[in-house]
Amino acid sequence: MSKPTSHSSPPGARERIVLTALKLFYQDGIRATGIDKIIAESGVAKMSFYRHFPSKNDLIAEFLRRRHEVWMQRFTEAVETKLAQGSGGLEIIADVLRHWFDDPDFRGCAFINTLAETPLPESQQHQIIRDHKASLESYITDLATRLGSPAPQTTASAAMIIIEGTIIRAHMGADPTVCDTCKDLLKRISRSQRKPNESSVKRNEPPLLPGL
Amino acid sequence: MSKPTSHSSPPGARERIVLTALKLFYQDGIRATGIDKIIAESGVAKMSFYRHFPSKNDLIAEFLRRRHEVWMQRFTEAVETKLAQGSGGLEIIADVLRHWFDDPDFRGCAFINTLAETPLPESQQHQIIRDHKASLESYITDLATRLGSPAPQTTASAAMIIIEGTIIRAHMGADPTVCDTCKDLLKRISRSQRKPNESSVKRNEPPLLPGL
DNA sequence: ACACAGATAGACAGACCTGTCTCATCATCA
DNA sequence: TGATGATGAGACAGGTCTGTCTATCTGTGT
Repeated sequence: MSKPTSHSSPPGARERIVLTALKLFYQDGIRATGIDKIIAESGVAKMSFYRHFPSKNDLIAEFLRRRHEVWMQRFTEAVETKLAQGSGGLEIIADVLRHWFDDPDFRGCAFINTLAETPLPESQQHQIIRDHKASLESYITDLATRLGSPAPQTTASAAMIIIEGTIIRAHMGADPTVCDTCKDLLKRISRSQRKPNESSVKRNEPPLLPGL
Repeated sequence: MSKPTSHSSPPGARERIVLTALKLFYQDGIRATGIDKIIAESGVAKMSFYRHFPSKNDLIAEFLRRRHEVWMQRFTEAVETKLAQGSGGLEIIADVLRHWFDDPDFRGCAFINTLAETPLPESQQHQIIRDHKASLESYITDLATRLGSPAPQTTASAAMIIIEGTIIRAHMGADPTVCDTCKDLLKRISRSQRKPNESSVKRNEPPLLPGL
């Protein structure tokens, strides 16, 4: 339907708008980025903008969808490459994240950031954000399955917590060693596995190290 | 200096402003909350506002400082109470978080949210946010020490990742079982301890469950 | 040559936002 | 009583934001 999105040389008006939004919304935040700025930077007339996107919200939704596409594409590609090199288990995710954090334009997770800017949980934006994270978790579940995890769902659920936390800490400007800590955590959850709901309270496990 | 902040019955203009900011900034976000709204809701004249806070940024800074105070106070108090009941190790943090998430007004971490709304890492706001997280990590390091952790710094660093990640997932509207997963993760890091840089690859630990 | 579709340029409306300014009110204390 | 200082109410300026509208230009196919 409509335009072929990847065709040839000069990007059309709509594509230029989306590309500019991809950059500015991520860089400065959604509320801080005015339509006028996007219009100016993408070299498009205001009417052209509103022809393609009836309101700013429509552009925000498209921004999130496109960001999802390119982020997932890059992430899975990087993971699969490392995996094909046989360089480890689930913990290779930490290396992929580290590479992302090294990008000078890194400014945290676009979805987490947008979540923080969007109060209403019923909004379309929240839905797209949830879909993105569900998609990521689903991929990691698949990954855990392929790596032979006995409880891939549980592993993925724990991995999501670790990933989100690491992204946040990196965004906060934490020490680069967060990625080491992240890697260590990922190793742990992919080696020993246990379902958190199954009587995890009264399990009798000897502490590996003295104290408490 | 200046006013005694907790004295008696009717809160003064400044205190009402801060209280309203505490509510609205957290609820709707900083950019989305206009000065006019804060003024109206706190029943204060505009000039009174600008006498106490020369600019909105000053109020934002005060908001973050106060939020830090009340959040840390509640958090540490809840943790210490559970600790005094002898109900476990570091993983009691998961229970404290769960209680927080159950608050119907829960809308994620005010500091993470503000971080997402604030592009410049050099800004005063980022500084206060970093200070808050450093303070939290410091408390958890102390906690780990008291619990007999052989490497409290490392434990705290890992715990921070897990905590931030859990908060994010809860804010995303994740399954309530995130807290179980969080608890499980915290248990792991407080029981077996290892510095991530010290040959963590070739340690030989038997998996608790079969597979990989 | 002509029509048409899509783009550009930019004025404009109406709302909202931050911050300034004036004037009236009220409590306290000397 | 009268001075002082903090506050309340609200007009105002100047800027920015989203979204609408008109008028002009350009390329393409017939």
